[in-house]
Amino acid sequence: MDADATEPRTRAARRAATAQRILKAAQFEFGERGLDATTVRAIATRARVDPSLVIQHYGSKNDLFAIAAQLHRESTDEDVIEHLLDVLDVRLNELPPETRALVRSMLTAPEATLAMQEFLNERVKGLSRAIEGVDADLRAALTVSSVLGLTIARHFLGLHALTEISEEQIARTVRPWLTAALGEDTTAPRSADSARPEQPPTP
Amino acid sequence: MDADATEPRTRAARRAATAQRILKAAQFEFGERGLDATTVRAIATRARVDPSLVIQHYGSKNDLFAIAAQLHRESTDEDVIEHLLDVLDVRLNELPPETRALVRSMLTAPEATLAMQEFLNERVKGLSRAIEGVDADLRAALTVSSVLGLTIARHFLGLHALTEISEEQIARTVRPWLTAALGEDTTAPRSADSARPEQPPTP
DNA sequence: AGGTTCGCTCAACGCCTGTAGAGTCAGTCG
DNA sequence: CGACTGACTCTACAGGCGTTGAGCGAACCT
Repeated sequence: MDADATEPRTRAARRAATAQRILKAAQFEFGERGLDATTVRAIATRARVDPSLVIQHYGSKNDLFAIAAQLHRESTDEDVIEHLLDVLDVRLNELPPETRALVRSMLTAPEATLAMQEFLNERVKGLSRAIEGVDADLRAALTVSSVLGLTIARHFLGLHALTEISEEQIARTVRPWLTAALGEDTTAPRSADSARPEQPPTP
Repeated sequence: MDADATEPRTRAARRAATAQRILKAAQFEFGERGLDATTVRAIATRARVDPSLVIQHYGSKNDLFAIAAQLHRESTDEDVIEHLLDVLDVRLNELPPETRALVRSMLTAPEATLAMQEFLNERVKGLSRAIEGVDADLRAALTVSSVLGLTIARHFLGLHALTEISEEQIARTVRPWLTAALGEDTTAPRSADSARPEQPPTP
């Protein structure tokens, strides 16, 4: 468990280790309080390190944020909805720290806003390419936005009905409903059974 | 157009007017940059007023934010989805300034987070009371979260497919899809209290 | 008309921030 | 073993912040 306990012998390795410790601390603080409200001193304290060392390692607070909030974006064009659920994580797990940091600041830090815009637009493009019919872009954007909203409501606002959710409920209600926007059926006045959970779609 | 141009004669009226000017400036700044990144001086400059006057009027920056970001919450139990679309505004209009201020800071300012939690939980409660069937809470939360996501994606991140949207497209795609999560048609019986006191979950 | 009120500005305070540069001491190496 | 390197800490600074209290002058009251 204790990854910190094992202290490397060589100097370079120790340096790399503290750099990593600083990065993790930064991700946590940024993810919890956002870019503005997070102080370099708070990061340093959490990493058990002097504030100036944080700067020596990463140049500036903003540079550190840029690294700490960087999503690793792989573009799997297939299995889009699954990947979406994975990346924006409506699942039961915690959010990965870098995602948390980025989302937390996306409304207040211009650089985070930009990164999020790019990321989401990318997802929308991928999705809309994968589906067919009229308003493909709109329906893709609908799905992506909803997953974003779900993520925020669940992981950042702690909406009751979403925090107590089970895998089974996701399968029964959330997933079919989300994928519904990707189908063409939306133009109908109201699709009869797609969202009705009376009879769960059997896997 | 010039609502500011007409200067009231009485002293009290003038004071009230500048108070209003400060409030509007605060809403704009908070809505654009968030609580942390907004300075009292910036608000004062925008209101063409000395920074200290802002404090004299509203006590502190945080008090001012609390007032500037206060949503007027009427609880109309009927026509829930319509009201939801109205309040969280997936429509074509701009967001009302106080909504914008609150949403902008909801991920970084604890007080805003709390206000948003209360607001959304309230909406979820109202919705889930109005619909029937299993997982009513979950389906209500799904809808509310999605509207939140749509609002953010549209008004704060500017997702292409959502900014260029037309009323017709909303009617055709967004609304039916959103209401789909609610199960039955929204215009269906809302006061099901008498008919449905409690419903045991049927697996 | 003259004294009082009070909305507003001015100047300044103490605090906290990000960051720079000098100093320190353990690890490294010939 | 002694000199050096470099990862880290210490000290400090300049700038911006929210907020305060004194002062000014126009509006107000009698």
